[in-house]
Amino acid sequence: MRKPSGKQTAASRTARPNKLDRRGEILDAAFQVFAAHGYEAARIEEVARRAGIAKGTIYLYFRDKERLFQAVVRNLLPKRPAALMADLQGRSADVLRALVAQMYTNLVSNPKVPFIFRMLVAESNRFPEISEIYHREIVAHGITAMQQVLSKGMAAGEFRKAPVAAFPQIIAAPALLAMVWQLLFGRAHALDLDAYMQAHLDFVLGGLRPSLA
Amino acid sequence: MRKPSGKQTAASRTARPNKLDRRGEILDAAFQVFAAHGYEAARIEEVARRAGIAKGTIYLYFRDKERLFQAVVRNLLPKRPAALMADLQGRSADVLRALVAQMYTNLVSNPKVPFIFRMLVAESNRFPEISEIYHREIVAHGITAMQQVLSKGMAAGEFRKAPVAAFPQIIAAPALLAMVWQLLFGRAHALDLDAYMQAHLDFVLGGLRPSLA
Amino acid sequence: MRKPSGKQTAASRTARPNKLDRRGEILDAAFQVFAAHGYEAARIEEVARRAGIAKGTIYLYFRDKERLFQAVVRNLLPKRPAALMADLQGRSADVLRALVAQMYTNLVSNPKVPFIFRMLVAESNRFPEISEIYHREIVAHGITAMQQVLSKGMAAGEFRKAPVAAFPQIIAAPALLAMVWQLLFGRAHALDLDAYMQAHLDFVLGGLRPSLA
Amino acid sequence: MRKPSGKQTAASRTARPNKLDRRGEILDAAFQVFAAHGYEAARIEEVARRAGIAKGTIYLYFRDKERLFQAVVRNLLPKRPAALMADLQGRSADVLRALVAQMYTNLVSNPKVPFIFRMLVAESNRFPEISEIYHREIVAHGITAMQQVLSKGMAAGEFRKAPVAAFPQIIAAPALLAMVWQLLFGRAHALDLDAYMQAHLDFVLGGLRPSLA
DNA sequence: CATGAATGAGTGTTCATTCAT
DNA sequence: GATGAATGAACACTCATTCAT
Repeated sequence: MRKPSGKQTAASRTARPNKLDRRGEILDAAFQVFAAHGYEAARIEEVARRAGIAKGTIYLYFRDKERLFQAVVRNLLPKRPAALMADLQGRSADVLRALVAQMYTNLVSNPKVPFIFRMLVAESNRFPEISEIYHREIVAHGITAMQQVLSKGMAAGEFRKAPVAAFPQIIAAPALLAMVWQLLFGRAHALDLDAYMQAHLDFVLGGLRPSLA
Repeated sequence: MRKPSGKQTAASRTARPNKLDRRGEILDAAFQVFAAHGYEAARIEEVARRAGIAKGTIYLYFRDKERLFQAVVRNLLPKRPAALMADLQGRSADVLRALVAQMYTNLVSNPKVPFIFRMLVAESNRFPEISEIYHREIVAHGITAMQQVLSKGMAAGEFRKAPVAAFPQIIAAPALLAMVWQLLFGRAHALDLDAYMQAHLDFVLGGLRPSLA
Repeated sequence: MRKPSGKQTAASRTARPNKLDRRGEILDAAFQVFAAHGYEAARIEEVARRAGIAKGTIYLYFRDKERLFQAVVRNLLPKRPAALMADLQGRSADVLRALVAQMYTNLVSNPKVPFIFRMLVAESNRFPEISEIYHREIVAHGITAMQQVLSKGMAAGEFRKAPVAAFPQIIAAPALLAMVWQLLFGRAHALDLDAYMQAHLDFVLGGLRPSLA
Repeated sequence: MRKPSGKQTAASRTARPNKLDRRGEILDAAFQVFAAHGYEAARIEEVARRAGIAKGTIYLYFRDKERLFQAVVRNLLPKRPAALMADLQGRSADVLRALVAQMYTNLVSNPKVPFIFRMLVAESNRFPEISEIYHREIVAHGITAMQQVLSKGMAAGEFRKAPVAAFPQIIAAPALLAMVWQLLFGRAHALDLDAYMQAHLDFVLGGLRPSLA
């Protein structure tokens, strides 16, 4: 018995974008909403409003809220594995410097990252597979790249042999902290990111320089 | 030092807890539920069930879900500012070592911390003041302590003069990373925390050791 | 009587069916769906899928779901009034036997009938006119035919004068029951329809045989 | 964030009936609604309105619409197996007469029966177990009772030996037809039930009377 | 104080219907 | 004519909050 009451409702339907565009628009809108409110508090209707479409339309593209969320998360993964400094030759210190700088570009300057991080942390209970995906697709690559640089530098005698080699996360940790810091305290206690990164680099290279004796 | 037996203490006297106990029980239960599900997905009824009381009773102690959440968050703050190694004298390296070790005790080994961190990250949008509180009550003290150690060590020539002095977060960052890592990836890719902390310490002290020339 | 081959008939000529065919295909598909799920639970989309057309196409042929339903119901009515035993002459018992046998053919063996009956029963509240139509087009004719046979048989002294004459439904009732029984209990408790019909016939003829005295 | 907007909403909450009463009221209201509209078209909100309670209250008593429906159906079963004429002694014709009369009382005069029948027919696809229940709890008992009367009457020579003995449904069928008739055509073509029942009885007893020779 | 039944606004999801292509 | 993406009203169900007992 359900009948649209206003017989002339859809007069404003716009030119049909193609399916992929529409899907992408929904994902963009959904990212904003999930990032702002978290999975549970996110409202499908707000996603629709931001995407400029009707609520029901979302369900033409995603079976339910959960699938929409997962699609958002997957959609945020870089399409290509971000050719991590690839084949940089030369002094390991320079390579490491470049790698750390890249981390700041990717982690701290990309304004989507804090939201992604928030979603990961907030929803890793409800969606354990998404942290797994991020580990596999992003983190593991970073770890490997860092490990290669460290190994090479140590083998070449450019870096001292230190147990960090087994935990390259330690080298990267200050960048993570910066991102988290901005996320939590950025409003009232923002970091001077440039100076911070310089301090980070100095510290890392200082920590790896060979012993005197 | 043991109290004379034969007379029960107030805490264990009766089945009916006094008002403060009841409030505390609710806060404990609520922490578990908020930690497990996040603010929005947390169910008041589950809090009541875990506290062993009726749903309505919670409203005798807290005006609404929001106030309950805020009370939970505040309740998690250490009662006393955690006398941060206070007046440790001696070689700054030892003090720093102790400070870092303490961070692991507080951050990584305390099983509540990841949940607190999750709540902070997940809800800092909805409740901006809670991250402010944690900054003021916890983080700022840690920063200050670290800064003092660094200053002292540098002044004494025990540490090299490095820009980390301005960003003591950098020293602490690996501990944060460890906690986040366990939270996100702990199930499938747990860290060896002891070795990790040793590597962290080695790296930090290595990074601060004076230059040769 | 066979048409000369070599030239295809209109019905099979082309992939694009003409308007009447298309309408008929929709009605067939709709019957299946309404019969399977009932009016409310029937999905227009499923009708379209079964008819192999797009959802919107249905609305080119029927104004809305309600009209489609009514068309389905009307479409199920036999095109011609089912020349009810027409002019059978001879012993009334034989005519009655033939009539009852025909009821089984029409009611119990026709697999569409249970679905029609289900729709009638289920939707007679929502669409009162459809039971009226079925009464007029089908039931009334059957009653009349039965009544004529009974009258004739009684007038001829072949049947005893019994009050069933006023309620020929009573003669037909067991066939209805068989159909309902199969509909409701057929899966687990199917009737042996042949034996059942024999018993029905025996009983009816037994009930009409003249008294001894 | 959901908060009742009108802070003074529940002023009209009535005296708490006990749980069983409330459950029964819901079942009564639900029966009316399901009977009037069928399962799918029935609206929980209408059930609540008829029961004079809020929508949510229903869910305190029934997990979901489906369970409510099943409870309604089960609730309609007679509490005790309706001691089917039990041990009636005497002439089998009298017993049979009583039995048939009872069927009219139970089937045709009970105004709930058509609705029950409608629900059975309409929803036996969706809820196959309910027809099974009705077969087991009601129909099978009736069949058995009828069979006993027939056997006894035939053994005593009071009834002729006829194949109806194997299908006592045939004896009962006219009562079913009457109920269905009233359900479908009652508005425009109501039966004279008294006369109908007399004709039914006359016909049944006539059909069972022994042959002359 | 404590209870827990009751409330009803709000959410995810469905689906008859429309209409630009 | 035919399509099927889009619409949005409507519904089942949830859950924070209230309040009579």
